[in-house]
Amino acid sequence: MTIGEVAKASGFTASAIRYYEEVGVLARPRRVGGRRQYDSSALDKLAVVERAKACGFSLNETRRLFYGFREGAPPSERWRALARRKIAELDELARKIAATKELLQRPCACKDLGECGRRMRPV
Amino acid sequence: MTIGEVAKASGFTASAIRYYEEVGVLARPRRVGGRRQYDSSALDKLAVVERAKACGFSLNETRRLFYGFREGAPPSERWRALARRKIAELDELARKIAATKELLQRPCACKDLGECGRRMRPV
DNA sequence: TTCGATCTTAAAGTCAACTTTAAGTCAGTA
DNA sequence: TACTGACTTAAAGTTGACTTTAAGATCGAA
Repeated sequence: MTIGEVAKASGFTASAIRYYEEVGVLARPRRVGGRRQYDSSALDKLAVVERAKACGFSLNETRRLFYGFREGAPPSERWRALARRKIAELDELARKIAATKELLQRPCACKDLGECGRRMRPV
Repeated sequence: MTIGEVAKASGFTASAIRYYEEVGVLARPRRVGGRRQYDSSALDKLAVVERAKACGFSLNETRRLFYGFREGAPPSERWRALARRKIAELDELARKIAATKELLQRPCACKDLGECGRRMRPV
């Protein structure tokens, strides 16, 4: 597939895909007449990138995700460590989200935001 | 309190606090000899800012949060609309976090990340 | 009254994650 | 063969959220 086809199928722009290659998140694909040629596994990788992005992984973290898989036996130590750390972060984020949702949902009787702030303090 | 004291107590840097004032997230406090003087309600507001930030609100959204409170009877229509929209976003994010946590926790047997990508696709 | 810590503003710099632009190349069609 | 559309690279531009720097002003203590 050309980069344009991958772009269309994945939802990423061609320039974003080139950028991911540049920063090492995606491997450099083979070239035909100077042009990138992808196979369908590129779409799988981009699905991982998309998911990681949606969960707040930075591109650096996403790259480490790929490296972890590449270098060791799956799942490698590095991958497990990254996953462990990230799971803790995700838990913390989920907790904050739940608490904030709570606050947003309550038909709040605070007379100003300061009062809400005081309620928020210990979360 | 001086900006330095507020910084220390809130955990934000003085320059971040000045920046929040500049972009309209925090109100301009009174000045004494040209210097900012805050009362403790600044800490409440900063607690809201901190929480909003932790939940992925942009500064623009955070400012709308304050505006919603300021302009209407609490909770105003604008506030409710913002809250409704944000709650939906938070739900979606929480769902993705849970699904990804699932995947990260499973002692994954994929032979490469592409396989994980294929599993991730329909989430 | 002099010193050092803390503050002031305005402007420039930084970082991530891209996008846009410029100038040119290549592939398929008329 | 000429054209069009999709591609190439390198470099510069953008956005959000700040931080850093520069050049002072002010406060409290000695």
